[in-house]
Amino acid sequence: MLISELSDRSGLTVQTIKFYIREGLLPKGTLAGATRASYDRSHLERLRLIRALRELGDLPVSAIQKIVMAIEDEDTGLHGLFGTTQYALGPHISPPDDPHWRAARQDVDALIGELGWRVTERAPARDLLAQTFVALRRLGFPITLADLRPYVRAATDVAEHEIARVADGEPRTRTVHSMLVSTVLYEQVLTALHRLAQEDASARRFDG
Amino acid sequence: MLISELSDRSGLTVQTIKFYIREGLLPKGTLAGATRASYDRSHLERLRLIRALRELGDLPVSAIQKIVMAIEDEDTGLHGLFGTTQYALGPHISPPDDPHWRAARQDVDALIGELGWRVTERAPARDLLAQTFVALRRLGFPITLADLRPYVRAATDVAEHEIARVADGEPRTRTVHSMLVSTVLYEQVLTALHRLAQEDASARRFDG
DNA sequence: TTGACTGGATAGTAGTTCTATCCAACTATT
DNA sequence: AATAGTTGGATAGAACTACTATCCAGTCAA
Repeated sequence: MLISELSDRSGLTVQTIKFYIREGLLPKGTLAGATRASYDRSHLERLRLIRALRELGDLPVSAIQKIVMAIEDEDTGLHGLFGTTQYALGPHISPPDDPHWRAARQDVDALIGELGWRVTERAPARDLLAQTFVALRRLGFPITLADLRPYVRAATDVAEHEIARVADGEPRTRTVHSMLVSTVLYEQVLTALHRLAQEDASARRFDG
Repeated sequence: MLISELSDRSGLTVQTIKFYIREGLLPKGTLAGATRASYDRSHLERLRLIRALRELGDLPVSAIQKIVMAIEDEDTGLHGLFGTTQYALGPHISPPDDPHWRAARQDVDALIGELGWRVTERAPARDLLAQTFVALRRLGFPITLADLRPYVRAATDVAEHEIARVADGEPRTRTVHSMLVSTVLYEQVLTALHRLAQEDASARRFDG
């Protein structure tokens, strides 16, 4: 497959594909002469993955590049890839050295401890949660443990499904894609359904 | 309160505050002389809201401006504000005129119909969900209705809590903030807990 | 042989969110 | 009254991201 065909089939311009190759998101095609290279199905699949991560996961190119590196490193296990993806999802802000923030972060750590969850110290989702605590408090809507209960339950429930769904014992590429899909794409599924359910609840309550 | 004090108390630079005023996110202070204006608590609270929407909701300035307009329009009811916020959350992509996409969108519409949810036709979350369906199918992981069930359950459950939590019968500003908090900030709470629960499930399954 | 296409390189664009500077007018301090 | 600092208001520019456009000589297909 020539680059123009790859372009047609993926719906991306030739320049964009070249850009992704330059940035290390897509491997070069196999050179067949000085001005000819051939691409195969794996390139097309990679492009589809890239677009899914970009458009739906809203991941920056630099984050996708790190994920791709983990994909291509055969030594990275599924849980390692998971960590890379989590880190890529962010947040990418460095929490300020603020007492409010530190307190919130401790609340988060305590919660995770109580739940017995195996989550690394550096997981950015810890900071994300702590940040929401700080913002909620600052806005005068402090969050309580009781508020969190339904969220914990919902999160646990769907996460269990997702990890169970990851296909195992298949070719590595497929397993790895399965993992990425379960984390990045199903997060969007949950978000979308959450918003839709909110709209319904809001309509029932406020839109007589 | 002078702008410099507002700057100190909010942690934002004077320039940034001026920028938000220019963009219509923050009302001007009351002029007390040609080179003096005074700001009050409401400005500080608005700035906190802006930062929460920017940093946690990741909303662009232009979207926040639309939300602010809805906040300041006394005629906008809570459900109207909800719609504005939903639209601000995106996605902001125009779906392509593609048969796969149209089929996915019909699946989404059918699902919402079956659930009996009151959701407008233009709700961007419909497109967001349809987009994930397309991406999942393209990547070779088609989604089934059975896959969706736990998500619907989880989404309904937490959405119910959120809308129930919106404080009513308080000053309009407070009610309105309550609504925004419930939709934008609690979405992040759910996302963060979802990621943490996934990491735990992944650790248990893949990290012996 | 001619004309389109290629890989590879470089430069430029468009959008977003600030950030920096400048100005005359004004206030507070000495 | 002199002066040092701040203000609102305006404009310009920086930094970053994700492309997009152009150019080039080499090469392939008709």
